[in-house]
Amino acid sequence: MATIKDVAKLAEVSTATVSRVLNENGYVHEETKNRVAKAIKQLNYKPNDVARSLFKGRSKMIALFIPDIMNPFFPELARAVEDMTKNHDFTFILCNTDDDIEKETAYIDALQQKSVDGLIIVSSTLTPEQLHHIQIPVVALDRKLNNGIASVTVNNREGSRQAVQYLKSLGCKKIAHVAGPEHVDNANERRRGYLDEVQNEDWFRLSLVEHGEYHYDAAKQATINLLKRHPDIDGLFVGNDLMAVGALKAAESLGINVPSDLSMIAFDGITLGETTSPSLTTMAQPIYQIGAKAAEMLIKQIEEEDTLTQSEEFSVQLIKRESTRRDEA
Amino acid sequence: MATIKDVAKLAEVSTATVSRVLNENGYVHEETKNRVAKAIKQLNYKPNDVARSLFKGRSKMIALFIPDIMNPFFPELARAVEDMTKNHDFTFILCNTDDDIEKETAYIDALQQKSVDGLIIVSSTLTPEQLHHIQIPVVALDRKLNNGIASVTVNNREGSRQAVQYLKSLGCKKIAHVAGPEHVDNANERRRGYLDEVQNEDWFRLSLVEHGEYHYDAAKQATINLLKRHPDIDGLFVGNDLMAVGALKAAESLGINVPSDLSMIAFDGITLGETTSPSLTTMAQPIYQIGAKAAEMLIKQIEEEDTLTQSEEFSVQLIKRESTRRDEA
DNA sequence: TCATAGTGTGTAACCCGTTACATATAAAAG
DNA sequence: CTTTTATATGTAACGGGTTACACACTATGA
Repeated sequence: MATIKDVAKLAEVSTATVSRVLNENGYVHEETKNRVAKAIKQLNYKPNDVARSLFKGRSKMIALFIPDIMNPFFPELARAVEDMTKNHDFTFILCNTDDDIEKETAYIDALQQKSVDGLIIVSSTLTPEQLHHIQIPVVALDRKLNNGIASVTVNNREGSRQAVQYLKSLGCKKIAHVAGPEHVDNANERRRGYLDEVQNEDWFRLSLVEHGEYHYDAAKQATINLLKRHPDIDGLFVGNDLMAVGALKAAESLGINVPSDLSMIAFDGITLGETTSPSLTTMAQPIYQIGAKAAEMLIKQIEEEDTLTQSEEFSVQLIKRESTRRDEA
Repeated sequence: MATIKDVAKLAEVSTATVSRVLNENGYVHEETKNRVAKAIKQLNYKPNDVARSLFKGRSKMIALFIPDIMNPFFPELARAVEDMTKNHDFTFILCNTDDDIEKETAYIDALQQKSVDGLIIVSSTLTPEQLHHIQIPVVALDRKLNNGIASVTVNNREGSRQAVQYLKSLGCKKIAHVAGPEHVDNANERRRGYLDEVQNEDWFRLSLVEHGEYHYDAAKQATINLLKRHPDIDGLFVGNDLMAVGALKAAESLGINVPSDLSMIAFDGITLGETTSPSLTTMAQPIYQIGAKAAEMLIKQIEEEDTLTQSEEFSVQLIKRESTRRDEA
């Protein structure tokens, strides 16, 4: 690999001049510039980013922490972040945390040792104490981390209310909820939105809520429990699309037809929801947009020093598909 | 951030001695070692990986190139690679290439400038010329790149034969194939495996093969075309699971029941295939294992210099689920 | 007792860029 | 004609580690 010295020698200038040509700063005579450019091309010289990083204390790298790449929501998010980071000439590092504090902490240390410039974090487990160890810009995505930290989220509670309202508008008389994990704030928000709409109904029981842990298997089991416990459920609000796939399977296994016996609505709007049979009615997040926005905010924080911690909340949108009855009241 | 100089000063030794303690090489008196260790702890010192990388020309980073993170096969693969790289203290970089040569080339350049230690590549587009520009260890995954380059793949052709044989054993009399893209070698291998089994049957027509591009939508359309063109198809071998989800949807839209009217078998064994209705019978790749193996081979190439280009081929395994009839002949 | 091997530690060069500072010339301003 | 200012380029320090080499001391063996 050619170094800047080789270029300098070939172009008969100092390395400082080559550096000026590379970075387009300082004064360089047009003729000199051409000589240097020619030498660069001739040697196929590419500057060594590691040396640059060492001097600048910056690496042009950004990391995204996600709990689980196997949940299709996160690849969609990751894709948005990656696209945006690439547009700004950053390199993208993906970290699976399994919502495990130790993994998160290990990653934070390792990445800071590499002078990574910033982190986008989807986490429900990081404590304020851990966050305090982070010396670089951070944006929380999908789940809020802390009031001091910028975040990009959606209106989970309001969106969930709308979901339940929609089931009601279809004539559902008894609506259950498969909730996400209790330690995840957006799962709680969604549960609250559900409760806002149903807690004053005379048919409401706390036993209409089961936890599905944001996992396919757990949600399937939770749905089976619900449907066995309350055979007269005719509406189901599932905390995310992935769990809804499990819920569909559960209904099928019990011989319950969706949507004619049971209307089901979920949350997230992942592509997977279009491919199930029946396809999923859902409150869709603008997944690509929120990922892109988070990346954009992070890069702004990195490139400008004015750390105005502003947060962004997007709205979800009802997408009507086959898992809910069509006969709107 | 504390540097090695701060530690040296506090422990009253030279930076060389601190370095020796850190790397556990060279001679250091036990007592000195303790003093240094104490200073490191006291300052919460973490060595700067960028400085290390600059000197060593190594970064302890590995990149994985995948065509499309939205195809669930690749997150599963990525997960395996990431786990393995983490086990060996490497940092994991994920690159979506969209099977686009320009993106691939841009990534290759950018990563080499960062002294990334090695690449694991899933690609059908990289040319020998591009590969020649890569100065670091490479392992091809899922698709072969070149004879000079180590690869980890599965027995696509033989596995496809087994798939078709299984359909035959169930009594299928006319078997069609939804193939992957023509420029992807494993798609061609799978098509060949299909042809091996059917080309001498008197019912065989070339029009029983349609291309689904390894995409949900394209595969759905391809299946509709097939089923309309040949209403008497009673067996379908789909080139991967993702396309099979589209094929299921297509059959459903035409009122064709799977498996009673049509037995369907696919390829890959992604988790998604368990969640569909009916669930997918498939030739399962050991996805996690092949990802892990590729990472292992790459790390071995990085850490030892004996570049024996060996390749590994895994076997796929038939997993019987609901999309094929149970009444085995 | 002296050569030799093993132990312990420091000095300084090196990895490859970037940039503060110094120097020099030419052009514009006073 | 002198002082500024803009242009052009080089020297050398710096970022934070690693390690070749030099030097000093101790223990071992002949």
